[in-house]
Amino acid sequence: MKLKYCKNKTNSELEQTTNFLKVISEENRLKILCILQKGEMCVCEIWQNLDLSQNLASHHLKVLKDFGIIKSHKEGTKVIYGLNHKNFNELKNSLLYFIK
Amino acid sequence: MKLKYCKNKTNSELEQTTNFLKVISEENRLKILCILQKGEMCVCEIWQNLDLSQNLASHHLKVLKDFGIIKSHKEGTKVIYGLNHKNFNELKNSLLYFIK
DNA sequence: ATATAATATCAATAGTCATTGATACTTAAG
DNA sequence: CTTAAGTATCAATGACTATTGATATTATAT
Repeated sequence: MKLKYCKNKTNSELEQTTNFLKVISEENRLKILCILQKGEMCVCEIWQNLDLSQNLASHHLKVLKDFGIIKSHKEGTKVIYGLNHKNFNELKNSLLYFIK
Repeated sequence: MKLKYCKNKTNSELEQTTNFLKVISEENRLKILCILQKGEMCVCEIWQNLDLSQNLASHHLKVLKDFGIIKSHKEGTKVIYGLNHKNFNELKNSLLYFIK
């Protein structure tokens, strides 16, 4: 008889959580999440503050946004990024079920 | 003037945390951590319960042990693995500073 | 219309890592 | 001493991904 590795958690929840962990396990992306927890910020502020190249910052922002952790809107030529608090909180809460 | 991405946290703490996240972002390793949270278990129970090959389970256990999240001792021909609660809790607490 | 600032995309490269099959090591039992 | 069970290691492979340089897109201002 097989053990269920974590009660009340489905395989898709496990997969969702490990994907979340993969996304935030990259240093630059975790830094981005840290500074966006303080408030919204445009791309140029992000890459300049974190000493990233512009295209690299754009890439990591896309990864975070595609996963639903952050969201963006345009203001003139600038694109402002901010946390998607609802999704971010759900992902964190789900994670805490696995690592208690 | 550069923003510090996360106050009170050093670069090495960030690196430690992202390394921790990389380690637990693999599905089989997160499963292993889940079942070890219930108690100690020998390798053969782990790979049979999780439907892993023996050598693959051994590999993932090594990754977790090398990082200090789990520990092991021998009982006859068996090797019993269990959580290293102290380290695991420290890593989780450090993580929570970054994702609040 | 043109130029410029801000951002996104694309192609290529290099490095990392999960998985597999085979083999070696360790311990206990006959 | 030999065998078997349990576990670890090794080499090879394939897949994924962070990074870079170049280029494209979008929006504003002159």
